[in-house]
Amino acid sequence: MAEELIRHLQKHIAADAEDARQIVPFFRTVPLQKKEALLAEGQLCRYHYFVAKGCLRMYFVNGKGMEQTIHFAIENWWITDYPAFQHRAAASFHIQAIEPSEVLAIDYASQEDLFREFPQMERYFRLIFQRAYSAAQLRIRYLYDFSREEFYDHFSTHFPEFIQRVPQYLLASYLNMTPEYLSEIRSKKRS
Amino acid sequence: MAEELIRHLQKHIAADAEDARQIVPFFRTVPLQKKEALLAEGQLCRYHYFVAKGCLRMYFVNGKGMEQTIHFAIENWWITDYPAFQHRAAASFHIQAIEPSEVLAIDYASQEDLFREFPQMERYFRLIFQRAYSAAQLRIRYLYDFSREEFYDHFSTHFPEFIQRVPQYLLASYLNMTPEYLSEIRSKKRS
DNA sequence: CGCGACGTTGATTTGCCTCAACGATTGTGG
DNA sequence: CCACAATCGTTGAGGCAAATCAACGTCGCG
Repeated sequence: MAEELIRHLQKHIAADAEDARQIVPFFRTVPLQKKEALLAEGQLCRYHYFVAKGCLRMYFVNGKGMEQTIHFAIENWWITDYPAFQHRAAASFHIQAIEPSEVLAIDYASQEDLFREFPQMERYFRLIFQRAYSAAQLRIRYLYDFSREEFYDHFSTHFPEFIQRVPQYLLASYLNMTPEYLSEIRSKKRS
Repeated sequence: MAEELIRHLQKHIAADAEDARQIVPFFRTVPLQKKEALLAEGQLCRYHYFVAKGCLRMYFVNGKGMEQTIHFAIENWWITDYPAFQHRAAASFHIQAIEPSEVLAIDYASQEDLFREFPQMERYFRLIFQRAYSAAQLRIRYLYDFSREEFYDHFSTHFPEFIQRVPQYLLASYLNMTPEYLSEIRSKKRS
């Protein structure tokens, strides 16, 4: 499953087969079943994860005990609770597999070692974070701008494959609305 | 005003006086009056900005013609329309000074040159973006979780100095509510 | 088959917006 | 330095998007 990561690295930085051979051992492969948890709120967040295969979600539990999904991550995405990972602190999010998945995990110290031995990796992650922050900026704009219905329209035109891939109550939670209201919106569209 | 940047660099990476002397010329100093625009929607977004002094805001104009503030940036923050900057495309946000300010600007090509000549700068920006993304992740959580009133409470306990520094209608716009409603919330607190 | 998870529908409620009117404060030109 | 305008903050009435609550149909799976 490391090939997926290698291919992704090579899309962003110069890394030959020899580099690849040396970089891979920094990571640990973690297979996941459907619904299996990768990280739970309150746990020490030790790892940064690369999704090699499958689909995960990140969520938190709000004051009323509802699970609020704030991210989906599929192949080639990096994911973790960054605030917690950076400070090697307790996570305030959960991460869970939606499908049978496989992720590559690297802990904080190994990541620092990796930067020391392969300075191109600083560039790689600079690019990854830059793009992630960039996407977050857009995302925040949408959260300010869109009604729930516009949010659904936007999501279903930009990520139609997702509508198939995740159950509707998770989609509702990601779109920050109740399953009931999503159901209402969808029935309106059909007619 | 470059000293502010140097000091910030040295907090994150090893950079001696000689490095500093060479890094500074990559930037252009831009003084700004209160309410002066630094970037407007539709303009090509060429620069990445470091706030050396003052306070800026980033906003967009929504479908109803209202200005929606999505960020404030004060001393030591980097700001730009990242989606546009990365693709050297037209901005979809405005950036404007709230107070008399001073920013350091670097264009895309110079930033790439800077990375080539000073590889530590990749690390510096990796750290900056990582922290920014981290903050965005928390921000998104709050946007999902908080009512308008909770948002106000959270903001006023975490950034009390800001409540003084920015006019109330901008604060309302940042908190994603109408000035009328913010006024109502505040009067409720007083009594 | 039967149970629990998921999706749907409808009635009611509420958080927040819209619109309008009116003080208070700020700024500006004469 | 005052007069007047513009900008900003407040208050209240009415309305709407979306939540809550409850009940019921359906499907996948042990």
